[in-house]
Amino acid sequence: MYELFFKKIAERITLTPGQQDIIKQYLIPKKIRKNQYLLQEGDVAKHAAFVEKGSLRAYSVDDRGTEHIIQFAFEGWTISDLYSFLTGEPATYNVDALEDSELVLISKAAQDEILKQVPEYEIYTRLQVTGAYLAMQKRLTSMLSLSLEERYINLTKLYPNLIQRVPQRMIASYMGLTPETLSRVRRKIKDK
Amino acid sequence: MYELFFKKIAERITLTPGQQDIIKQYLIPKKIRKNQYLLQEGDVAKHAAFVEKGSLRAYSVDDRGTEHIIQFAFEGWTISDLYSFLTGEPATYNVDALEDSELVLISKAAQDEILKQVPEYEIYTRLQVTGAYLAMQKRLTSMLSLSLEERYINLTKLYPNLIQRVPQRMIASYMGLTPETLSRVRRKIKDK
DNA sequence: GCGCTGTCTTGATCATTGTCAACGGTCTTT
DNA sequence: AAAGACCGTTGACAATGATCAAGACAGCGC
Repeated sequence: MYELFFKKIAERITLTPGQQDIIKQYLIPKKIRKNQYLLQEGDVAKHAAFVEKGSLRAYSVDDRGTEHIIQFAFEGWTISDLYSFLTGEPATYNVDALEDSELVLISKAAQDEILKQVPEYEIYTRLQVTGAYLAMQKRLTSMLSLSLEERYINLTKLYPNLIQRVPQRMIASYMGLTPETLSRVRRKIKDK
Repeated sequence: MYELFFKKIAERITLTPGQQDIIKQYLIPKKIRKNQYLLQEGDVAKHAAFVEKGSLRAYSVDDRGTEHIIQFAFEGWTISDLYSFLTGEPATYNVDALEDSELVLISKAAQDEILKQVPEYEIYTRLQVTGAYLAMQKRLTSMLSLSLEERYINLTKLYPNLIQRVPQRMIASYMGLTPETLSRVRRKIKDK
């Protein structure tokens, strides 16, 4: 249990077995079926979810009912409405499962306790957030400076099995396009 | 000296005078004139820069020579090419001053030392990066879900004096638009 | 096995945004 | 004060992406 969770931590910092046990006390395992919600807009995000297996997405819905995917999460990633999680405000994003998934949940109180008791976890968290920041900055830069074709090709290179595991219309949503436009972008790439 | 720098820290954590002195040892004050570069693409980002006074921008330049602003930094913000700063790889962004500015520079080695010697600074850094992450996520969400008019209005509400201090064409660049399109967006808002 | 549902594709058309060019205004330099 | 450079605005037109509609196909439940 929690193999991947601790493996990801070990990639960045070293924990003693005792520290691992402290952390384990606070973790909650959870299985979630495809299409089930982990979080709905308007509710408070009680947990951050680490993905042991499967995949999820966070998305918002605009006035016209269109979904906009702000994040995917696969094995080894963490997903939530971070702002809601940290502040206790109602969430502005929805989070649901793209596949049957196994999660490790951490509540805000648990996170605070772990941070207090395990100083190395503070470092881990900082590095993790920094990594997420850099990844999003890259995504934003590519939105500002690249053509649709370049953006799609980069995305498939960055996450090679994204295309196998996620419906195309969701990739379109993640890129800020309609499904039709993404289909044409793909066609154009193929024709070359 | 360093007033704002320590004021921003004090907003999140408490440092003893002794800890402040440790940190001060590692800080480098620097003045920079309008339009001067702090960092050029291809160079390694030796420092992160905290803005005591003035303003800067980070931007990339695409194949066609068009600039894309990834970040503005005003008083109390920090700016650099974070990836380059952390890894020592060549920077992909340029950073220059929009106004005559006063900065506090921190080298990577200095940052590591401070993190080692002042545990509270670790917390501060985590919180700061988290805040930057959330702000960028909001920017990305607004790019995905809002109309240009909504995005511009939100931006002016979020940073009320951005418009006074930054040329309009740079705001256009920050939004991913041509100056002409932003001009028309403003006109449309005004006509209502 | 059959029908249903959802997904992807394609075509036609529309709306939005980019491009190119011109003009007026302001600030800077001389 | 004049000249030049830069900026924001506007107009005409082109390119890009969205919308609407239809059809092919696969997967799923009955």
